[in-house]
Amino acid sequence: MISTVTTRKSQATLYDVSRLSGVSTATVSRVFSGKTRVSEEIRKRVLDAAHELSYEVSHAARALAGRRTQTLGAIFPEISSGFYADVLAGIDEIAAESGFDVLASFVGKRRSRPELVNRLLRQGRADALLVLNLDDTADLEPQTVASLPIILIDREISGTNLPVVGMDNVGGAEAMIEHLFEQGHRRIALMTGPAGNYDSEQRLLGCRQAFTRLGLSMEDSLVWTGGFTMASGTRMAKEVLDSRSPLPDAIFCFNDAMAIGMVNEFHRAGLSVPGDVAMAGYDNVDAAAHLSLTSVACPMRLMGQVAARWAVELVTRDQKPVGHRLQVRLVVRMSSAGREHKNSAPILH
Amino acid sequence: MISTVTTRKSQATLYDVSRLSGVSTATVSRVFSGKTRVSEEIRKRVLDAAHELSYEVSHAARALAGRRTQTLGAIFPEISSGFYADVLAGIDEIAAESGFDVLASFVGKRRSRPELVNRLLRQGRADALLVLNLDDTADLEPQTVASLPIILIDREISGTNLPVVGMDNVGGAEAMIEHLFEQGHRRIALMTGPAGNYDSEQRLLGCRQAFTRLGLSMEDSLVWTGGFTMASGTRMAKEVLDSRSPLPDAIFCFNDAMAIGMVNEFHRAGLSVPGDVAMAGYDNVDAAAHLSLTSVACPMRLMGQVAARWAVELVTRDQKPVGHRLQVRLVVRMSSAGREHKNSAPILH
DNA sequence: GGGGAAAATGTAAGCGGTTACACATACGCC
DNA sequence: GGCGTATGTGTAACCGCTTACATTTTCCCC
Repeated sequence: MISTVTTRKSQATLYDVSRLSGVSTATVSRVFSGKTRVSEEIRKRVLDAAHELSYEVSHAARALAGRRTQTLGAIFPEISSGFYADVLAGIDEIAAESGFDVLASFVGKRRSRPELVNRLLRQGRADALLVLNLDDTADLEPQTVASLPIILIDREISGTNLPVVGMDNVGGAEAMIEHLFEQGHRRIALMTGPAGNYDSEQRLLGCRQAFTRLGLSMEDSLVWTGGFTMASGTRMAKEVLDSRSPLPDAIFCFNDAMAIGMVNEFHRAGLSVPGDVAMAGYDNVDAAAHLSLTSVACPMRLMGQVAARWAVELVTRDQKPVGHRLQVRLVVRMSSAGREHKNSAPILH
Repeated sequence: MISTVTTRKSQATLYDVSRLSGVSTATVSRVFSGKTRVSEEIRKRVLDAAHELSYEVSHAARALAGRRTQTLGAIFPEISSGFYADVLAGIDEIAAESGFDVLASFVGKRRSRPELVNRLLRQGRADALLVLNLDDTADLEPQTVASLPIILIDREISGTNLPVVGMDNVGGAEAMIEHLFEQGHRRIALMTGPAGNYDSEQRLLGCRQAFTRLGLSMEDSLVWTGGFTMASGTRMAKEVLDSRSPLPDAIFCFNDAMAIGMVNEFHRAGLSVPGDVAMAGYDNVDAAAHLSLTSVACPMRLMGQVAARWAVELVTRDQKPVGHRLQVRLVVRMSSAGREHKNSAPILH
């Protein structure tokens, strides 16, 4: 009774393949979904027929019938700057391995985070969501997202126990302070990120703990607030130099951009790093390596990978993961360790 | 005869809404798809019912029935580094405006470009594709992709006339050479990208044209090959210094990273920029601004926007766009114009 | 008031898969 | 040889929406 013209121009369907191979559509479906065993003989017949018709499964039909999109949604913050490019790459890598696709969306004027969650999850465009770095906690309401298939990256949503893949900011900062201490520095200045920034606060906490443990006092005058930008580093360096107060032994900037901005300004003023002041950053961006800036390496790509892996688990095995805090790695370079390596000339002059 | 229990736990469907509002499913569909007029009264009844049931359209069902996914696929090169993050942001912005989603995929070991094209287009995950920067021309076969809904970004595929959104690399390089010439520089060295790189070759072409027009000769000794990395800039600077041959008047690096690497090395050697040698880069990355490096601004985000706009046109109006080459902008800063601005101290020392 | 065009709705046949259930073989063992 | 179980395949009812076509309603104008 079905009058489908099998010679139609467009695309072959399961039905076409089933006709050509002489089996039922159910069997063809089984061959392609691979969820049920099919005898080797029939599998081959089906695959041959499919190949001849150059058949491709229809994603839409499969999603509708199977209630599964094989898609992960990733929601990025508005100001994504490329800092998150590695996270996305990590997500995509794991998604690809697992046969998933990644729907990437940026929060913006047009799309708020709650709208995106609704669109991606309730309208069935994605099976699970990876949500990055939400600064405004009021953004997503805990009660509405708590039970959704969401993995958070880098930030938790208080009021929910959604799994979080984060980095050990506290530990990273602690390690840095310890390193600077070991290098003989006692008056250590900190340059934080914007007030209220989660990463910044975590790092500050790490510093506090390290200071306490090492018996150092954290003078308020040596905690400066920055904006995570190169410009703010430059500005602060100018201020410090203008104030004509004695330089600290070392300055730990909470990201590399600020550290680089400071270093530049110090150079311009004729100061040497680490000769006159040791410097350290955070994030370990490419430039840090080339400027020999001591830093803390953040596993951005790994974060994406881990989060994606969990999302896949969540979808395919309904296995709810718990949170996980990834290790960071202290990368010691000339800008903080110059004194220890008198043999090799400091690269920053 | 349909016995669907409307009180089922999961999700309301069109049918549920039609029951509650007392109209046919067709009408409800019309209200949500907006393609046909519906009387104001009924529209309101339907929307109220939908709201009460907290109905959301099913993307999969809509895609299957309507043969349209409202999704754009974006294929990024393997080594995407974050350079393309802005392109993606631009794509997403326009997609969001037009009600599309963006499926972002990276070429990798698991997924070759042809496989991705097949998966995204033939399996119906996306309505159109944006393909970035394919270096290996043998990657996508002209005859198989020529007729597909694909917009290329930054590179053409010879053998097809697929529309390309590119940047005026030639013009950018020309402008830079002219600028350096105007600054009084005559012996201008070039540091290109890797051999065979499209951007690099385009820029070199621009330089050639400018040299010819200005009556300068392009000595081979002043064309160096780099790797687009900071390290290669540093390395080349060392070589140049070691060779003890006279420095050129100016060095135009085909990207900022190499320029920054060179500048660093020159500084280390005690040279001044632009005092001893003028420097210029390309791309106008953030760091260039803070290092006062003259550069050429590339409209990455705009490229994404334009490409996405075309893709949407292609899908919604079946309107095939032609290629377009976006303007770039010369950004003159201290590193090349120091001599003209004796009043303000050169920022690079 | 009647006839016809235009506008608004309804009917129902898909879109192309998945999967519960029924059924047919094949196999193992006493 | 008979029976229970495991395995492989077919049947057909969906999944939730779009849309061609039929039908009804509304609106004009003579």
